[in-house]
Amino acid sequence: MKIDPKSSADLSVQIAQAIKDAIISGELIVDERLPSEAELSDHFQVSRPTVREALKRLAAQSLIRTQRGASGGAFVNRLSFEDAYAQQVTTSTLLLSMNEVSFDTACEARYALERACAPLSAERRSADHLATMRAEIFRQGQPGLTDVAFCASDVAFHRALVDGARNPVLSYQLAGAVEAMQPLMNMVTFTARDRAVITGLHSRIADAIETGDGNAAAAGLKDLENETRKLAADVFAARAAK
Amino acid sequence: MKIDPKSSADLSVQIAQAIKDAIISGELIVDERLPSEAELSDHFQVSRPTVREALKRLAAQSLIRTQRGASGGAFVNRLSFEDAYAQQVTTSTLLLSMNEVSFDTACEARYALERACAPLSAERRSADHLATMRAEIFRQGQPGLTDVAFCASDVAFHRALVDGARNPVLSYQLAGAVEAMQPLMNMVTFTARDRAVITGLHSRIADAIETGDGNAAAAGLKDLENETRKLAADVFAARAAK
DNA sequence: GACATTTAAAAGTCTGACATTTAGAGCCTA
DNA sequence: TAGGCTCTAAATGTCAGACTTTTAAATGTC
Repeated sequence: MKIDPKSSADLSVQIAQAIKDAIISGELIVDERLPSEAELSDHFQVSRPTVREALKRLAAQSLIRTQRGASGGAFVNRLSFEDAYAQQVTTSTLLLSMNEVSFDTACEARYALERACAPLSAERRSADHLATMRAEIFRQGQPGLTDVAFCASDVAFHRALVDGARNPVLSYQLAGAVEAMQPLMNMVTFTARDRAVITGLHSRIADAIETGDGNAAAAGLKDLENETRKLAADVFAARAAK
Repeated sequence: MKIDPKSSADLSVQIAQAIKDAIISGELIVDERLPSEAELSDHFQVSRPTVREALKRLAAQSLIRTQRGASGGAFVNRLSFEDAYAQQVTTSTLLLSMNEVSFDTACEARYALERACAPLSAERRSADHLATMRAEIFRQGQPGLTDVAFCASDVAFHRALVDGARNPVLSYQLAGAVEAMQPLMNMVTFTARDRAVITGLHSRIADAIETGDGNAAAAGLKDLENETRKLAADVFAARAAK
């Protein structure tokens, strides 16, 4: 673990990178304790605050965790699926909100990926996954549900569908695509008729998943995508006309 | 932007979260300048090093950038696709390397997602995307290519395929799935015969993309997945037998 | 008006100190 | 000997203040 004295980059950046490289290369393994801040500042010939800034950078990426007290210190963190999932969702959400990604582009990506899960989910989903999907469909039919709650239920439905594939890597990858769409969906208002169409498609998809027909589920998702895009287009057109 | 004085969490964590919330909620917009470190330390009633640690946490997530000098400071950063892409790749790579994800699970996720891109890519790819795919296939046929270089070319081929869909959100989401597999693939050694089979499938996929046949491309990817998994299973079995 | 100089603001870094947390050693008692 | 208590030391968390470096803008000069 060394830094280049000639580099013009901030010291804390260089140090963070050096430690990160050591973790990625396997030089530092999971749960291994890093040298103390004092030792690191001695090693890199910088002050303790500089070392601390570097460590905070790594902590922000869940690469390390710190513990206070005797025999405390910084430890290489095992990146959990939960942590990665959360990071993925915030990153995707910000990416969409800051880059003027069109509704259609995001929607297309989301449903394309979701259709990839459909055959696997139809084959492997547990009774629990299916029950969650049915429960969310029921909730979506309740009168008095706000648009935001309707969208949240929509996300829960699709998450159950994706999780049904029982592939944690797939669930992680899809997290961003599905959840990051929620703010965009929240811009759409749903009439009672719209909701009926959507929950109808949800039922069709759930039926297909139940009978193990992956192709039918994918087809249902395709129709749902078209419906969603049409709905959004109408809303945006109406808004532009005003 | 406020912090809870009763919270037991580290101050720099709380402050980072407060600023992050302000960014996500839109209270702080892209390219807006945050108050100076001195002003922030005054506002939150903490010392400047503590504020700095908070800012470094945000910088590590590409949420802000800093500039030195007069009229410098911390600015809300527009999260670019490149930044998000890079984050996505490192996170996915670490996730796979630290969690004993089986080769099959990762492989299944990757190809499932990639198949989702195939129809779109077949429809929209530019001549450039296709040319890149062909070039990588050619490279893969060159004798004397190391296994690592072969894998890198494989990634480049698949990236061109994914980018062919011309959906930046899709490309971003796939980045992790495709590139994070590379370290796993590097554990496999390829015989000349293996390479011939793989490049043959690559050619089939490229042909399908060229003629605009998305289904054929997806079928090719399915075969490639099976071939890859069989190859890996053989390698692991041989290794276990020793 | 164009160019050089000065100035001031801001982040980057350092030193040294104190506060807080916590595991473990050592001790004491039942 | 087992259990609990206290003390200690190590480590992170926080603070205050100073100095360095960078950089844009104001100022001055020709």
